[in-house]
Amino acid sequence: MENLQHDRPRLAEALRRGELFSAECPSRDILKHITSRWGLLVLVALLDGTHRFSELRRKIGGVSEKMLAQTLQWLEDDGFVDRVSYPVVPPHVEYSLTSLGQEVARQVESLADWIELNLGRVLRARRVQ
Amino acid sequence: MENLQHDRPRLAEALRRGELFSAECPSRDILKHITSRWGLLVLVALLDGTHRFSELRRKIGGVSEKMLAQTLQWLEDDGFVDRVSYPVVPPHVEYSLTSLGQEVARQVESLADWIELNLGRVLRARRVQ
DNA sequence: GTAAGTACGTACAAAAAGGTAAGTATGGAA
DNA sequence: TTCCATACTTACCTTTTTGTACGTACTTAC
Repeated sequence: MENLQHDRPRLAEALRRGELFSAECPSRDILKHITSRWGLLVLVALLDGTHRFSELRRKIGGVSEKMLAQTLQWLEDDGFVDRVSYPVVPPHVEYSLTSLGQEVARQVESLADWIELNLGRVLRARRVQ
Repeated sequence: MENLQHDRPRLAEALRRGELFSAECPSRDILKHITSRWGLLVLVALLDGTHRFSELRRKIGGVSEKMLAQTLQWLEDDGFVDRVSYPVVPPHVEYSLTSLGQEVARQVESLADWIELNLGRVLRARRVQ
């Protein structure tokens, strides 16, 4: 030990607030994963509870297996999704939200809800179809 | 007039709730514009009030003129953004949120806020840097 | 015996998104 | 007088994203 400072998370990092408006801020990457084509939908789907890979695939209309796998990995790497794999054949894997994931998912869900609820108004407000 | 039905917005359309989980639902397009790379940032920026094109460009780090223009058109077409152009040279154009736009922008802002506030936690929860 | 389901990874190709640079008309600053 | 700022648009090119199809290893249903 060189000095008496202990290794609790440095305040600077712990308290640093992200700045989405600046191009280099790492918060941009988080945003990218959440707002990726399938990211938001996966988060909302998982708010309903644990799902198997194929359940998610059927629930989210239009996803390919490849992109679902990719999206789940991003969200897992960001600490939003928990993956549990059972060593059986045929494969059995369960996905669920971490507590961090539940927090984002709730934000994301309220956006999704707004869109679903107000679709009619938006379509009528549109200039272009 | 063929019959006595008047042309108020049909209830079916007015009350129809979007379904983001189904691939063909038009709500998917709205979502796409809002969660496009710059869409969310533009909405949040405009919550601070009216901005000129170049002000937005400077505020949102990393946008190109092309993509900012594109994004603003999507949001305008969806009825979220209002564009006012003054016939002067050099050009002067002002962008602001419609009332519909303010509603979405508020949802979007709470997501953005969450990300900025919790960046530290997310970075520490990450498996991959 | 054959087909389907499971949870992916991978190679290849297509599509979409994004960036760069240039052009426009004009006023004001240096 | 030359340069910059304004709010875009367009052409062209690169990068990223997404999709398709196939392979896997084994079980269960038909």
